Amino acid sequence: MGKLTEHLGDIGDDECGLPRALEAMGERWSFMILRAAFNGLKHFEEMQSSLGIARNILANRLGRLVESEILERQPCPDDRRKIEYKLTKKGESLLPTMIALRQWGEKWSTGVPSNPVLCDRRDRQPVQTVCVHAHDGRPLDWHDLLWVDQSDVIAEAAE
Amino acid sequence: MGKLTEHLGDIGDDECGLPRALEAMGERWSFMILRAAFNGLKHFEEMQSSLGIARNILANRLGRLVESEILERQPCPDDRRKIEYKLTKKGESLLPTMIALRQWGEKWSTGVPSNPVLCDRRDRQPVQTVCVHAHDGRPLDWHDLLWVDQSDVIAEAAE
DNA sequence: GTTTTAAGTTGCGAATCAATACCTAGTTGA
DNA sequence: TCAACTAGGTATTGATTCGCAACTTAAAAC
Repeated sequence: MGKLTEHLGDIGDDECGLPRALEAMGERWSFMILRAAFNGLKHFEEMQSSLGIARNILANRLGRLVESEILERQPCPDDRRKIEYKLTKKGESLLPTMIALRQWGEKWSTGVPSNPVLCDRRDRQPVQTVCVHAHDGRPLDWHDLLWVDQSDVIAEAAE
Repeated sequence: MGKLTEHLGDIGDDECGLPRALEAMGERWSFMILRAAFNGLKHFEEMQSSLGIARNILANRLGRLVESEILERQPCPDDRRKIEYKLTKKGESLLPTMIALRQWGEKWSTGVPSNPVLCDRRDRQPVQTVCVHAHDGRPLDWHDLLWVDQSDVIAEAAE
């Protein structure tokens, strides 16, 4: 049997995806710009006035988000002054992170139960609180987690 | 019937939990320090040497995380030089956000399939990729989402 | 009672952020 | 057609923040 990491303590920190994610999304305003994109804002001026961010900073962040392939930059054919920034698949796949962060902010902020509510378009019922699920669907908590070496996962799956 | 927000475009931005979340967690190093806490690191020197962060920055961030009630600061009774920083419930509830961000970073980073793997302690099987679920458990995507006014949610639930 | 350790604080130069003025190509309207 | 305006930036400058290194203070350890 291979090496097992029994406690969360000694995770392989350099192979952790978090630093990489933060390289792309960790600067100030990046998440707010992402939210704007999820909310359907596509243009520089739209985002600038909606977020109240300085123009140079917005230009810088949009550049970095494009560089990271989170947004795609395409000139509008109908008005060649305009640029459309749209989410790539990579950008769209930040949705769970963003919703989780939002839900956390809502849950722990004072008072009001937050309106409007994020719902499933199909039946207009509120979505679940984002959480970590086991492969069989059980919701998991910090204390339920464990780091296991790749080889051991494969071994156990085969057994 | 009350007001319905048909598209994601015009969300009530000020009541959005994201800015609040970012106020607590948006600064450089905050997520890395949180990860360290999830990984079982409890002391200043531990975190400093593990993260390679400057001491004054670490002191500042720990202070802010304590102020935000994400970490709790308690002097160790056995060694009165030492301070223990531990996750509060509020801090622990950032787990889904952190895992989601990590998984995103892993998924979109070049090459290696990431080792070790985060697993359920019970059966040592890898956890699912964090995603947004409908109330009935279906996984949802950006295009499946809709903002609905509180009053309409209640109305429809009753029907 | 000297040395080490833990958890900071201080001072200072470098990098980043933010406000605002400016620029350029493209569009509109009289 | 040409003057005014718009979209999406860049340039300049001052305010913040970061990050390194040295220092401090209180409590162990030897």
